[in-house]
Amino acid sequence: MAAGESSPVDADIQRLTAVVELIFFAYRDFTGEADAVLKKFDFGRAHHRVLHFVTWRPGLRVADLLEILKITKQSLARVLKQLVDRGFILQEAGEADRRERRLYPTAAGRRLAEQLRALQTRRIAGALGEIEPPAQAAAVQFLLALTTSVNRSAIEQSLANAGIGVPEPANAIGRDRSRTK
Amino acid sequence: MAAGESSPVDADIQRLTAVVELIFFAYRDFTGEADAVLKKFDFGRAHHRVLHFVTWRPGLRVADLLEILKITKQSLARVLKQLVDRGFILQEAGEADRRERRLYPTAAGRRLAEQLRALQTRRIAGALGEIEPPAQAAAVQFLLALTTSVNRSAIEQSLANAGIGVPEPANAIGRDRSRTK
DNA sequence: CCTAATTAGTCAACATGACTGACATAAATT
DNA sequence: AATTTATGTCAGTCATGTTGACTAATTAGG
Repeated sequence: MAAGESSPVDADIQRLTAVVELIFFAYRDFTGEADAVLKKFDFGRAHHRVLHFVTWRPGLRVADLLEILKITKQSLARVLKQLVDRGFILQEAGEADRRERRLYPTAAGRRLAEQLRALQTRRIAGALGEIEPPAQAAAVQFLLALTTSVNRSAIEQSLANAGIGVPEPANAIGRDRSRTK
Repeated sequence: MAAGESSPVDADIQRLTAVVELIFFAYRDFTGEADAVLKKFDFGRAHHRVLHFVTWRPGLRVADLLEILKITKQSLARVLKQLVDRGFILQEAGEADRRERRLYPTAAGRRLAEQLRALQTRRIAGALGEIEPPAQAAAVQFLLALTTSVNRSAIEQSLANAGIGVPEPANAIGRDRSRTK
């Protein structure tokens, strides 16, 4: 190959590297607006995650939250306590099993969660609006394929609840993530 | 509307909320593999970002890095110093302007950056491989549309360098992010 | 019924990666 | 010569994660 030229493989690497960077920028900007709102309440992203899942899956147990967020009990305890103390989340003992603490948003919690969701869904709707409907489904499938397979089932469940079907992959090329984690 | 039914708007909100969650899971899993490698070097995500941009934009100045990462000089200083001290990055005074510190990866730095990039590009290639080529371009456009417009130009530049053209939006519906931030 | 396991909460110590604010130094610009 | 710019550094703070050990309440199983 002549000096100064790039092989198609190099070009692919360049392209994929640009996408690596794009994912970083996209995630940062995607969370940026919500972060700014949270700051006014002296909350952070950790509070957002807890409030989000408690609000949209009311009655969640602490153990469920730990499983979803994959953080330790001690990490969760701090932010959860703050959300409870400041009246955004309620805990009540489970009816069948009174060891459980079922988590629910308060009215204030729902209000904040709704505000944050509105910001983020607006951005997503705008971004999806820039591409054709078939590509919209593909974009969701792409995001799902970025996740690690051991986490897939819960995520697919949540998508299915939202009426988003996840197609079986047409082929297995590039799908071997069995090694990764 | 009868009880138990949902309006199409509700269904849309559900769908978009599922995408909010998917973005969270996708980003966490996307960075997970690289995080595990970094841990073996006692580095974190912050080191990764610095090493990445220095390696793939060699000769970058400190000020450029601050602009890209949007963190403070003091935050950068710590991780950059660690990367320099441990022989992953070199600093040398600029030729034209000797106040500048041009940053370059060492051989070890390039090796680690390449290893991390390989992990991430492999995952992206796999995920893109699950969707059709036209949808691949749309997925990239979707990610770009998630970013905040004030940050766009540098990102589009990086995509253009990688040979990824960014189409003009066909219409402006949902694109008004002038208010956001 | 008593022991096991489960669910949750808590204490203590620590690491990372962000922040603010103030100040220092060298080099370039005017 | 004075000012601006690019960078580095000191000091302190905060948010969010980690491990490990321990307690308490409640349920489940032999």
